[in-house]
Amino acid sequence: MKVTKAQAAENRAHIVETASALFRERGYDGVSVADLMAAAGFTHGGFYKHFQSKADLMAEAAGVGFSRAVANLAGVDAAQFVAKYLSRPHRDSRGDGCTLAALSGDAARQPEAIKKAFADGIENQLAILAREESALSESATREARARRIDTLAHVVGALVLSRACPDDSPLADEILEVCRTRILGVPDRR
Amino acid sequence: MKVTKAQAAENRAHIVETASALFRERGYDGVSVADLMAAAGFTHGGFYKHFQSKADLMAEAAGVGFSRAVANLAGVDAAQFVAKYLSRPHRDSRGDGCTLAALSGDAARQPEAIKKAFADGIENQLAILAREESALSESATREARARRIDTLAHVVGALVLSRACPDDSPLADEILEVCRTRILGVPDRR
DNA sequence: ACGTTTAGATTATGGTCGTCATCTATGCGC
DNA sequence: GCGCATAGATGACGACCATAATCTAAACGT
Repeated sequence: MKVTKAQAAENRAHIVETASALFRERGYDGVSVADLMAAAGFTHGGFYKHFQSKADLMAEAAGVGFSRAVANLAGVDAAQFVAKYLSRPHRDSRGDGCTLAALSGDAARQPEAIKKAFADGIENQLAILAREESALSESATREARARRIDTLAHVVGALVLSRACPDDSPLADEILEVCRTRILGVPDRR
Repeated sequence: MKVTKAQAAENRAHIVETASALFRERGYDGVSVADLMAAAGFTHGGFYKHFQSKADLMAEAAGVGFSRAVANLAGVDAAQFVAKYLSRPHRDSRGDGCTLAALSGDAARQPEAIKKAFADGIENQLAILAREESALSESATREARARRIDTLAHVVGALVLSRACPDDSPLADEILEVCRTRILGVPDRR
Protein backbone atom coordinates (compact mmCIF):
# COMPACT_ATOMS: atom_id res chain seq x y z
CA MET A 1 0.00 0.00 0.00
CA LYS A 2 1.25 3.40 -0.85
CA VAL A 3 2.16 6.10 1.63
CA THR A 4 2.90 9.83 1.65
CA LYS A 5 6.16 10.80 -0.03
CA ALA A 6 7.19 12.33 3.28
CA GLN A 7 6.16 9.17 5.14
CA ALA A 8 8.14 7.03 2.72
CA ALA A 9 11.24 9.14 3.28
CA GLU A 10 10.73 8.88 7.00
CA ASN A 11 10.34 5.11 6.73
CA ARG A 12 13.50 4.91 4.71
CA ALA A 13 15.39 6.91 7.32
CA HIS A 14 13.99 4.66 10.00
CA ILE A 15 15.22 1.60 8.15
CA VAL A 16 18.71 3.07 7.89
CA GLU A 17 18.70 3.98 11.57
CA THR A 18 17.52 0.51 12.57
CA ALA A 19 20.13 -1.05 10.31
CA SER A 20 22.87 1.07 11.80
CA ALA A 21 22.10 -0.20 15.30
CA LEU A 22 21.47 -3.78 14.25
CA PHE A 23 24.68 -4.02 12.25
CA ARG A 24 26.66 -2.70 15.20
CA GLU A 25 25.07 -5.28 17.47
CA ARG A 26 25.33 -8.36 15.28
CA GLY A 27 27.74 -7.49 12.48
CA TYR A 28 26.97 -7.19 8.79
CA ASP A 29 26.57 -10.93 8.26
CA GLY A 30 24.51 -11.34 11.41
CA VAL A 31 21.62 -9.29 10.09
CA SER A 32 19.53 -10.48 7.17
CA VAL A 33 17.46 -8.15 5.04
CA ALA A 34 14.32 -9.81 6.41
CA ASP A 35 15.51 -9.43 10.03
CA LEU A 36 16.23 -5.80 9.45
CA MET A 37 12.93 -4.94 7.80
CA ALA A 38 11.01 -6.80 10.48
CA ALA A 39 12.90 -4.85 13.18
CA ALA A 40 11.96 -1.64 11.38
CA GLY A 41 8.34 -2.75 11.28
CA PHE A 42 8.06 -3.82 7.63
CA THR A 43 8.14 -6.95 5.55
CA HIS A 44 11.24 -7.68 3.53
CA GLY A 45 9.64 -7.05 0.15
CA GLY A 46 9.86 -3.29 0.19
CA PHE A 47 13.57 -3.24 0.81
CA TYR A 48 14.63 -2.97 -2.80
CA LYS A 49 12.32 -0.04 -3.38
CA HIS A 50 14.63 1.90 -1.06
CA PHE A 51 18.07 0.42 -1.62
CA GLN A 52 19.87 -1.11 -4.55
CA SER A 53 21.44 -3.84 -2.43
CA LYS A 54 22.33 -4.78 1.10
CA ALA A 55 25.85 -3.45 0.52
CA ASP A 56 24.35 -0.08 -0.40
CA LEU A 57 22.51 0.05 2.88
CA MET A 58 25.62 -1.02 4.76
CA ALA A 59 27.52 1.99 3.44
CA GLU A 60 24.65 4.35 4.15
CA ALA A 61 24.06 2.98 7.64
CA ALA A 62 27.74 3.44 8.44
CA GLY A 63 27.55 7.06 7.32
CA VAL A 64 24.52 7.67 9.51
CA GLY A 65 26.27 6.05 12.46
CA PHE A 66 29.21 8.40 12.12
CA SER A 67 27.05 11.49 11.76
CA ARG A 68 25.07 10.59 14.83
CA ALA A 69 28.30 10.23 16.79
CA VAL A 70 29.23 13.78 15.88
CA ALA A 71 25.81 15.02 16.94
CA ASN A 72 25.78 13.03 20.18
CA LEU A 73 29.12 14.44 21.23
CA ALA A 74 28.36 18.10 20.69
CA GLY A 75 30.21 20.18 23.24
CA VAL A 76 32.31 17.30 24.52
CA ASP A 77 36.02 17.98 24.72
CA ALA A 78 38.76 15.44 24.04
CA ALA A 79 39.22 14.36 27.65
CA GLN A 80 35.50 13.84 28.19
CA PHE A 81 35.35 11.92 24.94
CA VAL A 82 38.01 9.47 26.05
CA ALA A 83 36.36 8.98 29.44
CA LYS A 84 32.98 8.26 27.89
CA TYR A 85 34.45 6.12 25.13
CA LEU A 86 36.32 3.87 27.53
CA SER A 87 33.46 3.42 29.97
CA ARG A 88 31.69 0.15 30.77
CA PRO A 89 28.32 1.41 29.54
CA HIS A 90 29.79 2.16 26.12
CA ARG A 91 31.52 -1.20 25.96
CA ASP A 92 28.37 -3.05 26.95
CA SER A 93 26.04 -1.42 24.46
CA ARG A 94 27.42 -2.10 21.03
CA GLY A 95 24.10 -1.26 19.41
CA ASP A 96 24.27 2.42 20.13
CA GLY A 97 27.99 2.87 20.53
CA CYS A 98 30.80 3.79 18.19
CA THR A 99 30.53 2.36 14.69
CA LEU A 100 34.29 2.23 14.31
CA ALA A 101 34.73 0.00 17.32
CA ALA A 102 31.77 -2.19 16.42
CA LEU A 103 32.35 -2.70 12.70
CA SER A 104 35.87 -1.76 11.61
CA GLY A 105 36.91 -5.39 11.69
CA ASP A 106 34.01 -6.28 9.42
CA ALA A 107 34.56 -3.28 7.19
CA ALA A 108 38.04 -4.50 6.34
CA ARG A 109 36.47 -7.39 4.41
CA GLN A 110 33.79 -5.37 2.65
CA PRO A 111 33.72 -3.67 -0.75
CA GLU A 112 35.57 -0.41 -1.27
CA ALA A 113 32.40 1.69 -1.04
CA ILE A 114 31.97 0.65 2.56
CA LYS A 115 35.63 1.18 3.39
CA LYS A 116 35.32 4.63 1.92
CA ALA A 117 32.46 5.36 4.34
CA PHE A 118 34.71 4.22 7.18
CA ALA A 119 37.58 6.45 6.10
CA ASP A 120 35.16 9.37 6.13
CA GLY A 121 33.90 8.23 9.51
CA ILE A 122 37.43 8.24 10.88
CA GLU A 123 37.87 11.82 9.70
CA ASN A 124 34.60 12.69 11.44
CA GLN A 125 35.86 11.27 14.69
CA LEU A 126 39.14 13.12 14.34
CA ALA A 127 37.16 16.32 13.95
CA ILE A 128 35.40 15.62 17.25
CA LEU A 129 38.75 15.26 18.96
CA ALA A 130 39.86 18.56 17.44
CA ARG A 131 37.03 20.53 19.04
CA GLU A 132 38.78 22.93 21.36
CA GLU A 133 41.87 23.56 19.30
CA SER A 134 42.51 26.97 17.79
CA ALA A 135 44.67 28.15 14.89
CA LEU A 136 48.30 27.16 15.18
CA SER A 137 51.46 27.10 13.17
CA GLU A 138 51.60 24.56 10.38
CA SER A 139 53.89 22.18 12.18
CA ALA A 140 51.81 22.38 15.34
CA THR A 141 48.70 21.62 13.29
CA ARG A 142 50.33 18.56 11.80
CA GLU A 143 51.43 17.50 15.26
CA ALA A 144 47.90 18.01 16.60
CA ARG A 145 46.44 15.81 13.85
CA ALA A 146 48.97 13.11 14.63
CA ARG A 147 48.00 13.28 18.28
CA ARG A 148 44.33 12.88 17.42
CA ILE A 149 44.91 9.91 15.11
CA ASP A 150 47.01 8.33 17.79
CA THR A 151 44.37 8.83 20.47
CA LEU A 152 41.55 7.53 18.25
CA ALA A 153 43.45 4.34 17.40
CA HIS A 154 44.23 3.93 21.06
CA VAL A 155 40.66 4.14 22.35
CA VAL A 156 39.26 2.02 19.51
CA GLY A 157 41.81 -0.69 20.19
CA ALA A 158 41.07 -0.70 23.91
CA LEU A 159 37.32 -0.97 23.35
CA VAL A 160 37.67 -3.70 20.74
CA LEU A 161 39.91 -5.80 22.96
CA SER A 162 37.72 -5.27 26.00
CA ARG A 163 34.67 -6.43 24.06
CA ALA A 164 36.43 -9.56 22.84
CA CYS A 165 36.80 -10.79 26.44
CA PRO A 166 34.13 -12.85 28.21
CA ASP A 167 31.34 -10.79 29.71
CA ASP A 168 32.45 -11.01 33.32
CA SER A 169 36.16 -11.14 32.61
CA PRO A 170 38.36 -9.03 34.89
CA LEU A 171 40.67 -8.54 31.91
CA ALA A 172 37.89 -6.73 30.04
CA ASP A 173 37.62 -4.14 32.80
CA GLU A 174 41.36 -3.98 33.29
CA ILE A 175 41.93 -3.04 29.66
CA LEU A 176 39.37 -0.29 29.85
CA GLU A 177 40.67 1.16 33.09
CA VAL A 178 44.34 0.93 32.26
CA CYS A 179 43.93 2.65 28.92
CA ARG A 180 41.59 5.32 30.25
CA THR A 181 44.05 6.16 33.00
CA ARG A 182 47.04 6.18 30.72
CA ILE A 183 45.52 8.18 27.91
CA LEU A 184 44.11 10.81 30.23
CA GLY A 185 46.73 10.68 32.92
CA VAL A 186 50.03 11.19 31.18
CA PRO A 187 50.08 14.98 30.74
CA ASP A 188 52.20 15.31 27.59
CA ARG A 189 49.99 13.07 25.50
CA ARG A 190 46.50 14.45 25.68
CA MET B 1 38.18 -44.21 3.75
CA LYS B 2 40.01 -44.73 6.95
CA VAL B 3 43.53 -43.49 7.57
CA THR B 4 46.34 -43.98 10.08
CA LYS B 5 45.60 -42.63 13.55
CA ALA B 6 48.64 -40.40 13.19
CA GLN B 7 47.51 -39.28 9.75
CA ALA B 8 44.06 -38.46 11.08
CA ALA B 9 45.55 -36.32 13.85
CA GLU B 10 47.72 -34.57 11.28
CA ASN B 11 44.70 -33.95 9.08
CA ARG B 12 42.83 -32.55 12.01
CA ALA B 13 45.67 -30.19 12.82
CA HIS B 14 45.80 -29.15 9.19
CA ILE B 15 42.09 -28.33 9.22
CA VAL B 16 42.54 -26.17 12.31
CA GLU B 17 45.51 -24.39 10.76
CA THR B 18 43.62 -23.77 7.52
CA ALA B 19 40.61 -22.55 9.47
CA SER B 20 42.75 -20.17 11.49
CA ALA B 21 44.02 -18.46 8.34
CA LEU B 22 40.70 -18.52 6.51
CA PHE B 23 38.79 -17.08 9.45
CA ARG B 24 41.29 -14.26 9.76
CA GLU B 25 40.94 -13.48 6.06
CA ARG B 26 37.18 -13.64 5.69
CA GLY B 27 35.73 -13.57 9.21
CA TYR B 28 33.85 -16.32 10.97
CA ASP B 29 30.69 -15.87 8.93
CA GLY B 30 32.64 -15.60 5.69
CA VAL B 31 33.88 -19.18 5.82
CA SER B 32 31.48 -22.11 5.52
CA VAL B 33 32.30 -25.57 6.78
CA ALA B 34 32.35 -26.77 3.19
CA ASP B 35 34.68 -23.92 2.11
CA LEU B 36 37.01 -24.73 4.92
CA MET B 37 37.19 -28.45 4.35
CA ALA B 38 37.70 -27.93 0.62
CA ALA B 39 40.56 -25.52 1.36
CA ALA B 40 42.09 -28.15 3.63
CA GLY B 41 41.77 -30.75 0.87
CA PHE B 42 38.74 -32.67 2.13
CA THR B 43 35.02 -32.89 1.54
CA HIS B 44 32.68 -31.39 4.07
CA GLY B 45 31.38 -34.68 5.41
CA GLY B 46 34.28 -35.57 7.64
CA PHE B 47 34.12 -32.34 9.56
CA TYR B 48 31.92 -33.62 12.38
CA LYS B 49 34.21 -36.57 12.98
CA HIS B 50 36.77 -34.03 14.20
CA PHE B 51 34.72 -31.21 15.73
CA GLN B 52 31.44 -31.02 17.57
CA SER B 53 30.40 -27.83 15.81
CA LYS B 54 31.72 -24.90 13.84
CA ALA B 55 31.86 -22.86 17.05
CA ASP B 56 34.13 -25.50 18.56
CA LEU B 57 36.53 -25.14 15.69
CA MET B 58 36.38 -21.37 15.92
CA ALA B 59 37.59 -21.46 19.50
CA GLU B 60 40.30 -23.98 18.71
CA ALA B 61 41.47 -22.10 15.62
CA ALA B 62 41.75 -18.91 17.66
CA GLY B 63 43.91 -20.69 20.22
CA VAL B 64 46.19 -21.99 17.49
CA GLY B 65 46.46 -18.53 15.97
CA PHE B 66 47.61 -17.08 19.26
CA SER B 67 50.13 -19.83 19.91
CA ARG B 68 51.63 -19.39 16.47
CA ALA B 69 52.03 -15.67 17.12
CA VAL B 70 54.07 -16.44 20.20
CA ALA B 71 56.24 -18.88 18.23
CA ASN B 72 56.68 -16.52 15.27
CA LEU B 73 57.87 -13.71 17.49
CA ALA B 74 60.51 -15.62 19.39
CA GLY B 75 63.38 -13.32 20.28
CA VAL B 76 61.59 -10.15 19.19
CA ASP B 77 61.65 -7.32 21.70
CA ALA B 78 58.82 -4.86 22.31
CA ALA B 79 60.11 -2.17 19.95
CA GLN B 80 60.62 -4.64 17.11
CA PHE B 81 57.17 -6.05 17.76
CA VAL B 82 55.53 -2.66 17.36
CA ALA B 83 57.47 -1.90 14.19
CA LYS B 84 56.49 -5.22 12.61
CA TYR B 85 52.92 -5.02 13.84
CA LEU B 86 52.32 -1.59 12.36
CA SER B 87 53.92 -2.33 8.99
CA ARG B 88 52.17 -2.34 5.64
CA PRO B 89 52.92 -6.02 5.00
CA HIS B 90 51.19 -7.00 8.23
CA ARG B 91 48.22 -4.80 7.48
CA ASP B 92 47.88 -6.19 3.97
CA SER B 93 48.01 -9.86 4.88
CA ARG B 94 45.19 -10.53 7.28
CA GLY B 95 45.37 -14.26 6.64
CA ASP B 96 48.66 -14.76 8.41
CA GLY B 97 48.64 -11.76 10.68
CA CYS B 98 47.49 -11.14 14.23
CA THR B 99 44.29 -12.91 15.21
CA LEU B 100 43.36 -10.16 17.64
CA ALA B 101 43.38 -7.51 14.96
CA ALA B 102 41.61 -9.71 12.44
CA LEU B 103 38.86 -11.20 14.59
CA SER B 104 38.37 -9.34 17.87
CA GLY B 105 35.43 -7.47 16.40
CA ASP B 106 33.81 -10.76 15.41
CA ALA B 107 34.71 -12.42 18.69
CA ALA B 108 32.68 -9.85 20.60
CA ARG B 109 29.52 -11.34 19.07
CA GLN B 110 30.44 -14.98 19.59
CA PRO B 111 29.70 -17.43 22.41
CA GLU B 112 31.62 -17.18 25.66
CA ALA B 113 33.90 -20.10 24.80
CA ILE B 114 35.36 -18.13 21.93
CA LYS B 115 35.68 -14.96 23.97
CA LYS B 116 37.55 -17.01 26.55
CA ALA B 117 40.03 -18.06 23.87
CA PHE B 118 40.50 -14.40 23.02
CA ALA B 119 41.11 -13.38 26.61
CA ASP B 120 43.80 -16.08 26.77
CA GLY B 121 45.17 -14.82 23.47
CA ILE B 122 45.44 -11.31 24.84
CA GLU B 123 47.44 -12.62 27.79
CA ASN B 124 49.70 -14.45 25.32
CA GLN B 125 50.37 -11.24 23.45
CA LEU B 126 51.07 -9.39 26.68
CA ALA B 127 53.65 -12.03 27.49
CA ILE B 128 55.38 -11.36 24.18
CA LEU B 129 55.62 -7.68 25.04
CA ALA B 130 57.08 -8.60 28.43
CA ARG B 131 60.03 -10.42 26.91
CA GLU B 132 63.03 -8.41 27.99
CA GLU B 133 61.80 -7.34 31.36
CA SER B 134 63.47 -8.59 34.52
CA ALA B 135 62.31 -8.88 38.10
CA LEU B 136 61.08 -5.66 39.59
CA SER B 137 59.32 -4.31 42.62
CA GLU B 138 55.63 -5.07 42.86
CA SER B 139 54.48 -1.60 41.92
CA ALA B 140 56.88 -1.51 38.98
CA THR B 141 55.54 -4.88 37.83
CA ARG B 142 52.01 -3.58 37.93
CA GLU B 143 53.10 -0.51 36.05
CA ALA B 144 54.86 -2.65 33.45
CA ARG B 145 51.72 -4.72 32.88
CA ALA B 146 49.68 -1.56 32.46
CA ARG B 147 52.19 -0.31 29.91
CA ARG B 148 51.93 -3.55 27.95
CA ILE B 149 48.13 -3.57 27.94
CA ASP B 150 48.17 0.02 26.82
CA THR B 151 50.61 -0.68 24.00
CA LEU B 152 48.70 -3.75 22.81
CA ALA B 153 45.41 -1.87 22.64
CA HIS B 154 47.18 0.91 20.84
CA VAL B 155 48.70 -1.19 18.05
CA VAL B 156 45.56 -3.30 17.61
CA GLY B 157 43.46 -0.18 17.25
CA ALA B 158 45.83 1.34 14.71
CA LEU B 159 45.87 -1.83 12.60
CA VAL B 160 42.11 -2.26 12.74
CA LEU B 161 41.45 1.32 11.67
CA SER B 162 44.07 1.18 8.94
CA ARG B 163 42.48 -1.97 7.52
CA ALA B 164 39.02 -0.41 7.52
CA CYS B 165 40.19 2.25 5.03
CA PRO B 166 40.09 1.74 1.26
CA ASP B 167 43.06 -0.15 -0.13
CA ASP B 168 44.90 2.80 -1.61
CA SER B 169 43.78 5.31 0.97
CA PRO B 170 46.43 7.75 2.21
CA LEU B 171 44.65 7.72 5.56
CA ALA B 172 45.36 4.00 5.94
CA ASP B 173 49.10 4.63 5.67
CA GLU B 174 48.92 7.76 7.75
CA ILE B 175 47.35 5.90 10.68
CA LEU B 176 50.03 3.24 10.56
CA GLU B 177 52.91 5.68 10.35
CA VAL B 178 51.63 8.13 12.92
CA CYS B 179 51.01 5.45 15.50
CA ARG B 180 54.27 3.64 14.83
CA THR B 181 56.20 6.87 15.23
CA ARG B 182 54.35 7.93 18.34
CA ILE B 183 54.46 4.60 20.14
CA LEU B 184 58.12 4.06 19.44
CA GLY B 185 59.26 7.67 19.41
CA VAL B 186 58.04 9.14 22.68
CA PRO B 187 60.66 7.88 25.08
CA ASP B 188 58.66 7.68 28.31
CA ARG B 189 55.95 5.48 26.85
CA ARG B 190 57.62 2.47 25.44
C1' DA C 1 -11.63 13.40 -10.49
C1' DC C 2 -8.84 10.16 -13.12
C1' DG C 3 -4.96 7.83 -14.59
C1' DT C 4 -0.20 7.21 -13.34
C1' DT C 5 3.09 6.23 -10.13
C1' DT C 6 4.92 3.81 -6.32
C1' DA C 7 5.50 2.00 -1.06
C1' DG C 8 5.06 -1.85 0.74
C1' DA C 9 3.02 -6.97 1.10
C1' DT C 10 3.18 -11.46 -0.79
C1' DT C 11 5.30 -15.01 -2.91
C1' DA C 12 8.96 -17.16 -5.65
C1' DT C 13 13.73 -18.24 -6.99
C1' DG C 14 18.10 -20.20 -6.88
C1' DG C 15 21.66 -20.57 -3.81
C1' DT C 16 24.11 -21.54 0.53
C1' DC C 17 24.24 -22.66 5.21
C1' DG C 18 25.23 -26.02 9.43
C1' DT C 19 24.36 -30.48 10.63
C1' DC C 20 23.59 -35.29 10.17
C1' DA C 21 22.64 -40.33 8.34
C1' DT C 22 24.56 -43.42 5.59
C1' DC C 23 28.05 -45.79 3.11
C1' DT C 24 32.58 -47.69 2.31
C1' DA C 25 36.99 -49.02 2.80
C1' DT C 26 40.81 -49.18 5.61
C1' DG C 27 43.71 -49.33 9.99
C1' DC C 28 43.95 -51.51 14.24
C1' DG C 29 43.19 -54.62 18.46
C1' DC C 30 42.64 -59.26 19.14
C1' DG D 1 44.19 -62.83 9.54
C1' DC D 2 39.37 -61.48 11.33
C1' DG D 3 36.05 -58.36 12.98
C1' DC D 4 35.26 -54.09 14.91
C1' DA D 5 36.01 -49.14 15.04
C1' DT D 6 36.32 -45.17 12.38
C1' DA D 7 38.13 -41.28 8.72
C1' DG D 8 36.41 -39.51 5.25
C1' DA D 9 33.04 -39.34 0.95
C1' DT D 10 28.41 -38.82 -0.57
C1' DG D 11 24.12 -37.10 -0.31
C1' DA D 12 20.22 -35.16 2.01
C1' DC D 13 17.71 -32.26 5.50
C1' DG D 14 15.42 -28.04 6.84
C1' DA D 15 16.42 -23.41 7.45
C1' DC D 16 17.80 -19.26 5.82
C1' DC D 17 19.83 -16.09 2.50
C1' DA D 18 19.74 -11.89 -1.09
C1' DT D 19 17.24 -10.59 -4.74
C1' DA D 20 13.29 -10.06 -7.77
C1' DA D 21 8.48 -10.39 -9.93
C1' DT D 22 3.93 -9.60 -9.03
C1' DC D 23 0.15 -7.58 -6.76
C1' DT D 24 -2.40 -3.90 -3.96
C1' DA D 25 -4.06 0.28 -2.79
C1' DA D 26 -3.33 4.73 -1.87
C1' DA D 27 -0.84 9.25 -3.02
C1' DC D 28 0.22 12.17 -6.58
C1' DG D 29 0.38 15.03 -11.12
C1' DT D 30 -2.65 16.81 -14.10
